[in-house]
Amino acid sequence: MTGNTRFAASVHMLAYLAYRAGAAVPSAEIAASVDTNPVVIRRLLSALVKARLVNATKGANGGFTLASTPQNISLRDVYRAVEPQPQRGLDHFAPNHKCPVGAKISNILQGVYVKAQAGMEAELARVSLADVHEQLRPVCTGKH
Amino acid sequence: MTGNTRFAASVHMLAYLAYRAGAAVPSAEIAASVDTNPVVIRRLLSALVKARLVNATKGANGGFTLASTPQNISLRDVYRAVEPQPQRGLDHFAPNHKCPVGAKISNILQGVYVKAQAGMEAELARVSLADVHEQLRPVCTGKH
DNA sequence: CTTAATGTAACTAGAGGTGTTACTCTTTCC
DNA sequence: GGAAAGAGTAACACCTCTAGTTACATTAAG
Repeated sequence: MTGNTRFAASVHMLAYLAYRAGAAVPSAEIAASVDTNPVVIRRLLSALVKARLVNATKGANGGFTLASTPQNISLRDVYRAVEPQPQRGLDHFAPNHKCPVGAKISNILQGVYVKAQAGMEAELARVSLADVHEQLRPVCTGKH
Repeated sequence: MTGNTRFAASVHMLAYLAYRAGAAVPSAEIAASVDTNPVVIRRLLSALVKARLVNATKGANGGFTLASTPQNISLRDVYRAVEPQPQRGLDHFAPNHKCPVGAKISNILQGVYVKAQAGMEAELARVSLADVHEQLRPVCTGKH
């Protein structure tokens, strides 16, 4: 997984929206749960809106809601929405092409990174937001 | 995958050692292929020595060699040797525990990260250094 | 018109990683 | 025994990236 907190924070945000059961939730409230600045929350949610995982409503009484049921949102969808450059490590790798190994290793590694990424995403695809929500269930008393 | 070049550079180094067919290779030569500073190479190789993937020989005529056959070295071994903190993103994630969602989400995400990591490592385990070396074959003429 | 909200820009600070310089220690060879 | 060639490691500077922050424009409801 990448070293930043975007994926973790995004799953948290979506789990919070699921927990709020359809209400339009303002970014300040989500930020209080994640314990960060609301602008950070809006930036991440912006990417999730673009990925059609979340809907945004502007104006007074505005806020965010899930764009689909928790069952229909996989953690792979979330990951892809907030990690646009998962292969940055390989992108920064620039071997010496005058060396016969250096000349070919990047293409070989490209294949390796793609497979590793696919393995990781396959596992994330098997987990939905509903699964996450289910594990939160003991706290979702239905009244807020 | 993480955002740094350690894994890519390490696979490159090991492939280079395989390409050199058992000779003790000094870090300066490997560095020329990777196109970086020899000290960077020695730092990475130090981790690979600790993981018993590589042997180091000090002194004049010293250098590095593979500690095992390319067949016996999987890319999962390499990944684990050079990425001591693959879950740094989750480690930095610190939600508000006063919120019921925030109180439980880290443990849930821990399970998600472990599964995702296992999926990625399962793919890496299926690729050996021999496979990488095989893809380099058209340049490994046997004479150097 | 006020209030509550999103959206976005721009800046700063900090973490992490690479590159670099410098040095010690080890080993071989003459 | 001293020179040379090598590993091992420390410490520092610089760069990249991300999160946190401030500020403001825009949107929408009441």
